[in-house]
Amino acid sequence: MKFELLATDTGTAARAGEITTDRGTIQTPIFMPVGTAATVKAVHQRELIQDIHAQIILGNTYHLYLRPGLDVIQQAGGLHGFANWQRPILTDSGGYQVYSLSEKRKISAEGVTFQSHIDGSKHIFTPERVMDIQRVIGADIIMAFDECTPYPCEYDYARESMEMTHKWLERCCRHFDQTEPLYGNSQTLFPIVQGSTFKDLRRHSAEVIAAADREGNAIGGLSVGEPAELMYEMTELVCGILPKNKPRYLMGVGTPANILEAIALGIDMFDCVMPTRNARNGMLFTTQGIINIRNERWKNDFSPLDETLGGYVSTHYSKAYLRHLVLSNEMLGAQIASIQNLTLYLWLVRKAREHIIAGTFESWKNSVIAQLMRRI
RNA sequence: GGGGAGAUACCAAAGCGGCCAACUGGGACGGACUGUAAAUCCGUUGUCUACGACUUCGCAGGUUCGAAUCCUGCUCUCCCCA
Repeated sequence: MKFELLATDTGTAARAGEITTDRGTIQTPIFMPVGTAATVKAVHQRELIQDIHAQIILGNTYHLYLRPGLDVIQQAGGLHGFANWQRPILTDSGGYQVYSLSEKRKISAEGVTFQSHIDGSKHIFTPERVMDIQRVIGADIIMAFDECTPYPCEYDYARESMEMTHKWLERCCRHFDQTEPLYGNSQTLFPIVQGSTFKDLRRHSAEVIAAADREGNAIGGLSVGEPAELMYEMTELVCGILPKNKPRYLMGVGTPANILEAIALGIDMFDCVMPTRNARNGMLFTTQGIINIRNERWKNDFSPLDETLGGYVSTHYSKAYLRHLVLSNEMLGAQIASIQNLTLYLWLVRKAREHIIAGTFESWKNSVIAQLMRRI
């Protein structure tokens, strides 16, 4: 993997760059649609490419390991072969499931024992095992095994968890460096900064992660319920420490506003389930603001979903029609809404990039946030 | 013609003397959702001068301290046999 910094903003810490992988280039800042179970829910790949302009998508180690299982994925030639998706993929390590499935797992220094949410069977995830699994999945960028701490979090817990994550990182790096990709394309490992919302922990963690000297770095443990201001504060602090010449990935973020603010702080990569999950639950992100398409006020509104955004779905379908589909629980409703939201998210980072290069990012950001986050 | 069952809020459907303004679904109307256990979850859903009051369980009477629940009549619906 190679990262090239093409432009830096003057008023903010925003940057525009390009990540080159064996499977193609990624223009940053970038939003990566989440495809946990080898699918970006409700969205065809043709739509991801032609309508949404996705450049890289996510997969999830834990979920893919449980189902379909490593044997199937390996027989298929990795996740790219299995899903027949030829652009870059990033896999999360299962560190988020340590947080989200906290009732179904036990943490020890060695690793994490999960009880499958599917059939109750027990599975042990160690840093080494997680590297092996991600070798089998074959993503272009893979993540270190960490614990995503909850919010709020006791200081002592956050410190011990962070130290454990750092030890796990050493083991991840060692094992990663001792193993080879299985399918020819190279893989790169991103370590993850933790430390909850404590400045000293975040500072220390950022230094440790920077010293690991991998090709890119991630910030985890944010957007788990803390106030946005705290999230920005931690992001700013960490970005000040992580090297400038490597991509920075803020995991799990966020709303359009969150993304623009984090870009301003120097983040290059994002992923979030919000555009897809909220789409399935009737929330639409548009260039004019946020819509709850189930609301009665759209009943007779036959205007296009989002004329300004453009694209097939946004101009072809009306609000009243989508409302009908969503209220009727028709599958097409989830498809249309998901495409609309992802198109908006990719439009957002593309615009951000243009403005960074043009030197107009900060004023554009400040003018567009209120409109994008407005409830209509 | 003979015999039987039933009518409850927008719909379906519990309740069978006080714990009932009435279980539970659905629908409707709101809200939540941030490295996906999520096409999920949570509210509200008789009226009002709203931590209290008032009018509701086919219609009209009656019994009772008290009725959606018991009795009488009426109206309507459904099923079975001729």
